[in-house]
Amino acid sequence: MEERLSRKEREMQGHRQEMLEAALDLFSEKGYHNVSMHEIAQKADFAIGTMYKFFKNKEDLYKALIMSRADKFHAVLNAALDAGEDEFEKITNFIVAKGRLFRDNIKMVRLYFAETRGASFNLKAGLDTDLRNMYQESLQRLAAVFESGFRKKLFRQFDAHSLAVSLDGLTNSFLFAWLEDPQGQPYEDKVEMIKEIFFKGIMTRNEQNL
Amino acid sequence: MEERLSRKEREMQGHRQEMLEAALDLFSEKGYHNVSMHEIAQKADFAIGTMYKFFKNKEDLYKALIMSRADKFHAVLNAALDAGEDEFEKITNFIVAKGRLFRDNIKMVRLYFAETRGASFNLKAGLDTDLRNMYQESLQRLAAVFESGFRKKLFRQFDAHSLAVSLDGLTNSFLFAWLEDPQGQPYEDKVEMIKEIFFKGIMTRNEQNL
Amino acid sequence: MEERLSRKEREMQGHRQEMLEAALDLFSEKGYHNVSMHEIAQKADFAIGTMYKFFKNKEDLYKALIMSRADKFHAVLNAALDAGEDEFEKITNFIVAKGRLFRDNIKMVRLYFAETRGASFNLKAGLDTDLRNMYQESLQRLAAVFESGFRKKLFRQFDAHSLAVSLDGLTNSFLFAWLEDPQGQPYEDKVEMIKEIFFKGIMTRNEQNL
Amino acid sequence: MEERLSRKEREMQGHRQEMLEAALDLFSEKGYHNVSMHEIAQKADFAIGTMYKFFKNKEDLYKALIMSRADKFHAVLNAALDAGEDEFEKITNFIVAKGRLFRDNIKMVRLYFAETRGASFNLKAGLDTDLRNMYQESLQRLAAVFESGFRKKLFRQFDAHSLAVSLDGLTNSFLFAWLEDPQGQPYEDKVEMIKEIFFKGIMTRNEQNL
DNA sequence: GATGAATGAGTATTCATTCAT
DNA sequence: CATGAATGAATACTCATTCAT
Repeated sequence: MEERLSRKEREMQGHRQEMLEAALDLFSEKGYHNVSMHEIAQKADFAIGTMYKFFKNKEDLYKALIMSRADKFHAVLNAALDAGEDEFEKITNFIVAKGRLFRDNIKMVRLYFAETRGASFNLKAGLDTDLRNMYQESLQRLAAVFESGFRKKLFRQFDAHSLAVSLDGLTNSFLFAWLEDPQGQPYEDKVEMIKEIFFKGIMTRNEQNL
Repeated sequence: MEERLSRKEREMQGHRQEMLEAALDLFSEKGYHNVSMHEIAQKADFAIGTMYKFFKNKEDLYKALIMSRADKFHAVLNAALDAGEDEFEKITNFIVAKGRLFRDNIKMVRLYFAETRGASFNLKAGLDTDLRNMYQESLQRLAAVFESGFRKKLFRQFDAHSLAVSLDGLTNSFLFAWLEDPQGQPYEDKVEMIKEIFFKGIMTRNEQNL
Repeated sequence: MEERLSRKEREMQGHRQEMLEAALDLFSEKGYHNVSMHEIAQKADFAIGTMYKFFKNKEDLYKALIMSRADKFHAVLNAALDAGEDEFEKITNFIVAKGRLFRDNIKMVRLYFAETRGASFNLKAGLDTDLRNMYQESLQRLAAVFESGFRKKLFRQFDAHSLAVSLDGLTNSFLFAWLEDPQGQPYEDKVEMIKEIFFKGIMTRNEQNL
Repeated sequence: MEERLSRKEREMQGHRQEMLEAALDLFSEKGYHNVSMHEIAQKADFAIGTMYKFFKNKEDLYKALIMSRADKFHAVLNAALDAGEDEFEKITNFIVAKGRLFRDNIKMVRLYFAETRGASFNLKAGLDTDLRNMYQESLQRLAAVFESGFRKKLFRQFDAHSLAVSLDGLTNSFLFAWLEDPQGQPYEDKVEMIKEIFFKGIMTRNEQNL
């Protein structure tokens, strides 16, 4: 009995995943407004009615799709920040992890940025907030590392949050460039440069002399 | 005779502007797909038919809107890069000019980024390309300044284009932050910090000791 | 199981028929361009969306409507030509069958002629051709009967196709007359006259003396 | 003064003609509903407003166009019927004249048939009637010739009007055939055949032996 | 008369969503 | 839960017609 229920549940989760997968493919390729529910249903090999059993409406599906990945995203970034020994390492980890994340989730990244960067016109409200909160939290974590760096006199005293914003922007710009031209130089090749400029830019004189 | 013709033409240009104005307001507020031609016509106080006398279709209106401003945009940025004495000044001018541009054209900036950053799903083609070309050209101009800085031994030897991307990303991140929270700290307050980090990050040792 | 599927299918075919019926009524009364899809939908008692599930677009509906009947039309005429013993009988059958066909399908006939006779400006292409081909084939069949009549020395030697065109024109003119004034003398009353003139006009001297 | 007025009037008539010419070209090529007033105005090289000074509306223009030629048409046919010595000649004249008329006015003929044959869905009312009356009158004239032929025992006694319809149908069918395939055998080559069949079909035995 | 900018009702078509089976 | 036929509001776009200059 319990097994059967659980099988059913597993099956349902599977179906849900297939729908999200299809939606991701289509949304990331054509954009929210240029994809119809029928199209998604067809790609996922379900009837439209079934789609509406899993998701209240198109927007709901979209939200579910984005949040399902955003969680993982931020988890990875946070883990990277936790992992290193000192602050330099932590930040290096962050830079690298972010690169991997992008590389392995291009489709998602497109959607993600459409929502966090480009004005989010797809959602009426809600996800909007959740997602931005998550993003802010991520920035805070990064800022915390900088704070800790200040205390150890590793970094010059700047506004920690602004530093986080800076690093985010720096990395984003290269990731965008790669997103638009995936054949161009990969982000990995830029990591050293990012580190060199950024660290040099914020290090104290002490550290620089090392 | 000549006056009369010109009056008519001036009037028509005025009407065109009113339509573009209305479109800008609405598109930047609700997004391309969430604005109907009727809505724009109504806001601009014209009949729909009149709209279609000025713009072939909705997409055409959108393109005209974006391109009409993008030209000015890039002109200002290029002028800033030309203006300064040395490379430090040029780049400082760029950073400042970009800030002013954003501050004075928030509505446009939203649209602009929706097209250059967030995946552009609105246009079938064309603008897409034009705009990205313009953006790339702007980056090239910036890169050229870095090259010239390399020759004068002002900056350490990096890939010039990457440096341009870096500065663009750095400034963007602060501008985005302000875009999302216009009540927060203005970009102007961050300019010094951007300069300090970025210049320190790229300067040669010679310059640093000055 | 099979029954249920078939029921559904039968139901859908029914719906399709109702739509075609409504379309025929309206098109034949007001003409293609003076009938809106909404109007048809309303008359057929369906939502517009439903119409578009059955027919790709307005033109498609129109084509489907015409072809669905044209098939039957030409089948009947061909059967008539096949039925008789000798050539006189075959042709008489044709004349009579054509009359019945017209009488029983006035609405359709109006549309049919708008496409084969009056310049067909409604269809972009395709049906146009199909229909004309069908018409030409019908003429060929008729011509074949004349050929066979030539061989038996029943008819004087004319160009067979031209003879077919002649008979078609002769019958059409009476059918048109009746179409325009359905209260006037019915076509049936003219059949004898048509036969008399036409047969007399084409018979060989041998036959005439009989 | 009078001269000036008359010049003006001549000019206006010229303008009117140019408009009708343009309209004829376009209507006959694309059909009433597929031609816009703007299009006609453009082709005629006038402003739309000017078009509306000459014709109350689109339908009015269409009517004017058709009637302007229909008059001439029927005049020619009637003249042909009047011209010949005996009834055979009159009818021969009619057959030939009709052929010339068609050959020299293809564009018009297309429109003409769209109105007299194919259900006339273009006009709301009016022309419809005028034109059909004209057509009926033409048939009557033809019928009168047959009547006169009866009295002289040239033709067998049929219903005269029906005979007129017959001849009209017979000629039409060849003219249609040529209209659809102007490269095919010309109507002129069919005239003899039409005469032979038709006259043989209706002649009295007396005449036949001649 | 001549112009052509402005009008706005009308139309084909799409697509998110519902609900009976 | 699964299905997919049916729905109908919404929307881009056209075109006959008007009227101030």
